[in-house]
Amino acid sequence: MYKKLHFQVEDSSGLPVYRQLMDQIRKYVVVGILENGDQLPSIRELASQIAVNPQTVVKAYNELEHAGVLEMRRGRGAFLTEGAHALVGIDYDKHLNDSLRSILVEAQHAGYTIDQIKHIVGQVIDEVDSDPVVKPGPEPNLKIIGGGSP
Amino acid sequence: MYKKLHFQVEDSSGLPVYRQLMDQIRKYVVVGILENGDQLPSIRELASQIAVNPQTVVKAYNELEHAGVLEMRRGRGAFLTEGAHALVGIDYDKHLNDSLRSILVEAQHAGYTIDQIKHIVGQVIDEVDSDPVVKPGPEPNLKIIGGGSP
DNA sequence: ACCACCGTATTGGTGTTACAGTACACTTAT
DNA sequence: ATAAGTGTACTGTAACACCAATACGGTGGT
Repeated sequence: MYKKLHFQVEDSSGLPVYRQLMDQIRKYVVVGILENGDQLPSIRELASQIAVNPQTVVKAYNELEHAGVLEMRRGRGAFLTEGAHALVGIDYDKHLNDSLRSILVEAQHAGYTIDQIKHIVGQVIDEVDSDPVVKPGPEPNLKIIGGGSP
Repeated sequence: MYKKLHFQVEDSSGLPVYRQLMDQIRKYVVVGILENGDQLPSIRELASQIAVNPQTVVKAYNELEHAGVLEMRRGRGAFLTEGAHALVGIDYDKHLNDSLRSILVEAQHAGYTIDQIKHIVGQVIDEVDSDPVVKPGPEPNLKIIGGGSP
């Protein structure tokens, strides 16, 4: 049996459904909910769960397979590859750096000095540090979530 | 004359071009680079700068006009409405905090420790500090167009 | 052997996005 | 009046995203 996962597709994000699925699967890998060798929901199962066409799930799975994250076995199901965690982890390092730089450059353009930015970042880090609870955050401005433990 | 702006369109983002344009224009408003009443690049001008079809810019402008951000005047150009900043003008401090927290919480979930996060953030800040110019980013398929600072 | 479940593949249709090209109407400077 | 620049408005083409329906072939439990 595969692990029970919660998938959600937002229509307002502008991103194609199959992309959102890929992102969420990568996120489950980076967070550690999905581990190497784990079985994923079947195409039909996942499609019916999130109420999309099976072909949409097929597309997401195929892209992840092409990226080396998944392995599809006819008649058996879809499974994470052994190297999935390491693979997605590399992407996540890159993603984290890109996201941070993007936001900080924007802040710089908005008129913040480096010292002000450092101060704000320090505040947020302390906030995150002291609050281990999941904070969804108001904004879905993350496009790719992947990653692994360093 | 309209203000020289820096627009960039990323093919790999998955977001439609007209959406990316809307986002960037809104960002320029929120950041204060575009102010109420300012004239925007003409449709043809912007389209040729970022090498997309004029209709794509038309769509972005039309959506922003429908949202009350822009005003299109035939024969004259496109201008920010007087209430544009109030409309789009969310509190930037809040926006910055939310974006940062969203990313850092993700990183924490991904297995990074607070010390590791601090280290990475420090690196990125130093990078941003030493590089006043916007970095194209890691992906080779981005088009950077637009006037620099005068 | 059977059957339920799995991935795989095909066909056809709809709506969105983006392109190319053309034409029209309006404003402003000359 | 003319020309150059502006928004506006069509046509047609193409690719993509998604859906619906159907069928084929492999796997594993009973």
